[in-house]
Amino acid sequence: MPRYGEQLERRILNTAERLFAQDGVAATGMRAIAQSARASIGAVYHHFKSKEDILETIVRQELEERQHFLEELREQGLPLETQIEQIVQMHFTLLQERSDAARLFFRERFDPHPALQTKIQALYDEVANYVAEILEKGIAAGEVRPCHTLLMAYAVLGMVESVSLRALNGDETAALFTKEGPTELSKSLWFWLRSGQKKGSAHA
Amino acid sequence: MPRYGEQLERRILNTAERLFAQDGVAATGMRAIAQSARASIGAVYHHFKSKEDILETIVRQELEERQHFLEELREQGLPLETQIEQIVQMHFTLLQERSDAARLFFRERFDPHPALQTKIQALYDEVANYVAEILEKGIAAGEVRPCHTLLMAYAVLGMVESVSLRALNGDETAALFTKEGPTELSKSLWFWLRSGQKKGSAHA
DNA sequence: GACAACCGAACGAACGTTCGTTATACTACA
DNA sequence: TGTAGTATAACGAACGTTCGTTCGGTTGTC
Repeated sequence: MPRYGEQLERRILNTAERLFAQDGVAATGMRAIAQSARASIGAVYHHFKSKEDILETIVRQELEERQHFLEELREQGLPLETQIEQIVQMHFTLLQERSDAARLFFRERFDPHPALQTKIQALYDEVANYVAEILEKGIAAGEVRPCHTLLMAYAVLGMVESVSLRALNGDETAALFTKEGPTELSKSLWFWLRSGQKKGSAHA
Repeated sequence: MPRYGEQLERRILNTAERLFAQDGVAATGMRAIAQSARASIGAVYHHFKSKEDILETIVRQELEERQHFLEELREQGLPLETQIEQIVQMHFTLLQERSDAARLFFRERFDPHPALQTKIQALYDEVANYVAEILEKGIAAGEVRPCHTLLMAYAVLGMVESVSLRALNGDETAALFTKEGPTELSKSLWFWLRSGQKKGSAHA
């Protein structure tokens, strides 16, 4: 099997991900992708059958990675507080280490080819439902004060997202958020959610 | 002064706002704007000198509206809890009544013509700083427990945004969030922020 | 007649995609 | 070991379309 630029396909995907996140999918041309990946247009079309094919490949891989993380977390059966902590940490980590993908998701959540929008939204709902599930267990165990769990789950995710997005900006506030965000949020979150009872600080 | 389609300019702006929010700025063509606004391309270019001119006009008007709201709120000198409530309510109201603009802001926060991105980001920071200011006053007065105020401000805005965005989806969860979101969030938020002291429920 | 509002054909550039071609690596048979 | 055959990787000119924009002309109002 002939292969003389074996890493080209990956290079195209990485480049496309960066450009899609940077300029938007619609504003990114196939020629720009090819050029940035040090390839010809023909080569790009040799590896992917269309622009949408590239986009779908990227999104699929990223979604799988995130779902895999959630499954693992689920199986570990950690204390509730730790699970919350882990999810907060996941958001921060992903936004820092794979910021292109995160930006892409964020950007295309509201339009993209409907198929993509559905997938991204589905993942979002999955994470929210997982968090809501944690909260329900916590309430049942008396560790978390009663609340509208699904709504609160979206609130939790939103606050993490907001802080970690701000942490991408590059200024000094961003640096501060990056450093203190995860711990400050986890701490504050648990303080918020836990029931007022003295035993509320249990497990900590 | 001759004017036989006096409302055309507004129609173009409204149409463009809708399409920009729906499909993205880059993916929305001038011809599509013209057609949807029941105008010719020439007419569009008679009223606006470019596509970016349309975009800037829309964004400027929306930003001014929001800033105006903030100034008014500032001048009223309401109790802290009420101010938080009002800001939460503002987010929900804007996202419901002017969902196109909200979607547009959300979408273009991460790319658009740098000039726009700067403006949108500046507004966002302004709101966050305002919230942080409220929190600081609250801490000084002993009504709010000490915290990293700016980080917490972003967290507050993020949770409101997340819930209200989810409320735009159109399904039953969305309907529920629309109905209960503002009160549930305001209540929960104040519970979260206020200091643990008994007088914490003051002002309520 | 002056002037703004409006029209739509036309322009060049860029778009996503196709396709005929060349470059490279591997296999099969000598 | 040499080489013909083959499959794939990579190329880039060219296609038809659509893009944002321009401009010469027409219509409507004072």
